[in-house]
Amino acid sequence: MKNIALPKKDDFIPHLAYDAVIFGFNGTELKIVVLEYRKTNHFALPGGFVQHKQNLDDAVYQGVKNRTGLTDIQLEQCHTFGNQKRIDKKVLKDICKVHDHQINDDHWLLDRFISICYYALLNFEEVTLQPDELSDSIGWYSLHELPELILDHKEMVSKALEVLQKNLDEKLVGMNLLPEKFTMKDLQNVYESILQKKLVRTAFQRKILAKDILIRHEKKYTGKAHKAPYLYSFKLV
Amino acid sequence: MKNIALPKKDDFIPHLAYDAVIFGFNGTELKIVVLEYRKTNHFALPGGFVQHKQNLDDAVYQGVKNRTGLTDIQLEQCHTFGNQKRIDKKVLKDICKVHDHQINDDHWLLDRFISICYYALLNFEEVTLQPDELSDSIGWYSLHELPELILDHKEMVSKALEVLQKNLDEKLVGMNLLPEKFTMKDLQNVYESILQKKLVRTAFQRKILAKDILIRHEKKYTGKAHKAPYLYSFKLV
DNA sequence: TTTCTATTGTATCGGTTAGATACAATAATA
DNA sequence: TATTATTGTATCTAACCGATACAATAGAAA
Repeated sequence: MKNIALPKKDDFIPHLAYDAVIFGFNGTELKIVVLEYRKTNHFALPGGFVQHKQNLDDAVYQGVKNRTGLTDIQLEQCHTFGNQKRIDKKVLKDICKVHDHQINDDHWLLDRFISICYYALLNFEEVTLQPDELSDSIGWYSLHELPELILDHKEMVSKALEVLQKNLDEKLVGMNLLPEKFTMKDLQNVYESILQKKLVRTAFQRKILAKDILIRHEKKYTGKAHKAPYLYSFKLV
Repeated sequence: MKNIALPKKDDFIPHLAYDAVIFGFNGTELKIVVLEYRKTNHFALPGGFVQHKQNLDDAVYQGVKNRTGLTDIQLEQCHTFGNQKRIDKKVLKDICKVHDHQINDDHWLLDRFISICYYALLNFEEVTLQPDELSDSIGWYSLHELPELILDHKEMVSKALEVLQKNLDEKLVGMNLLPEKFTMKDLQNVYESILQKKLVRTAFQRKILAKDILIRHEKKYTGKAHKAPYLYSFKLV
C-alpha cells in the first residue's frame, strides 16, 4: 500500500467541508453509501473539501465522483451543519496515522469545520462503487443497519431522509431509482422504503395511475401462482 | 461620524458569511429588512461573519441582533450559496472607503465567500429596527419594491420566500406576524401575502376554524357600514 | 380437468376537504 | 326605514383517500 498525500492546505477553503448522503434502492430496501477509512474502524459519509476556485455544487459533485466512482448523480443541498463542537481530533489522527502522516494538534485538518450536507437518490443496481485510496471499503448500508458514523454524520442521514420524504412526490419521477420497466408493487416498495411506512395498495395504485405519468406495457409472468402484474415505465415528458 | 474598525481577520472563519432574510408584515404587505451601507447606495440583507468559537446558529442570531436591534427572533436556515462568482470587490471597497479604510485587492474581505442564508418571520409592529454603525439606514421594504441588492441577495430573498411558502401550513405563521388580536381577514392577508395569491374567503375561514387553534373574542367595530368581524387570538398550546 | 390459492386490477361506499354559491346577520349611512 | 358592504355559516358538488368487495387471473395441487 502506498501512502496517500494529505490534501494541501492552500488548495482548499479552510474550515469548510461537505458530506453527501447517497440513497440507493435495491428493490426491497433503502440504503446509503458509507465508507470505511482504512484500518481505522471509522465509518463516514463520503465527504471532502471545497477548492478556492470551485463552485460549491461542483466541488461536491466532483468530490463524490472521486470518492465513490458515481457519475451523473443529481445532488441537492439539504442542510449546513455548523456546530462548533462538530470535531473529533482522534478520528482524523487515526485516519492520517494509517498513511504514515503524524499530524499535530494544530494541523488544519483538525480545525473546526462547517459542513454542507447534500443528498442524492439513485438506482442501486446500475452503479458500481469505487472506493478511493483513503477508504478501505465502500458499500451500501441499510438505514436500519448503519454502523456507527463519525461526528454528526448520523444526524445528516436523518436530515437528508426528512428532506427526501418531504419532496418525494415532486422528486420521484425521472429519478432512475427503478429499472426501465417495473411493476406497481415495485414502485410502491420505493415509496414505502422512503416514507418508512406501509401504504394502502389500492389507494396507491389509484393515485399513481391518476397522475398519468406511467405507460403500461406487457404483463410480467413471474412463475408464481397468481395473476401477473403489468409492467410500467415512466412517460417521458 | 467616527470611523468604524474593520472586522479583524483572525476573529472569523475566512470565506464564510451568513445573510438573513427577515420577513415582517405591516397589515397589508409582506416586507423584508434591508439595510443601506453609509453613503454608498449599496443595499443588502443583514449579514456578517462567524467567529471561530461560535456555533453557526448562534453567530447568526447574535449578528442579526447587532445589526438590526432585533431580539428573540426565530431564525431558520434555508440555503447555502456557494457560487465562486458571488463576489463584488467594488462594493466592499466602496463600503470600506466611506470609513476611511483603503483595502487592497488581496484583503480578506474581498475574498470569495460562501454564505449561509437564514430567514425569520416577525411581528412588524412590535419591533424597532436599530441600524448598526456600518449602515446608513435600515428599513422594511415591500417584496415588490426592493431596491437593487448587492451580490446574490435577491436570489436569497426568492429562496427564502419559496421555503416559507412550502412550510406555511406547518408553521402557524400568523403567530409571529400579527398583533395579539386580529380579524380573520387580517390572517387571510398574511397567507395571501406569503403565498402571493388570492384565497377563497369562505374556504379559508372554514379551514382555519377547523384547525381549532383560535380563540374568538369580542367584535371589532371599525365604524364601517357593515357587520363587524370578530377578533381572534391564537390558542397557546 | 378441476379446484385451490395468492395476487392484481378495478369498482364502490363513506368520510373529509375545497371551491362555488347562496343567504342571513349586521353596522353604519342615506 | 331602506340601503350598502362585509361577515359568518350552510349547502352543493367535485376530488381524494381508506376500507371493502370482487372479478380476473397464473400457476400449483388434487
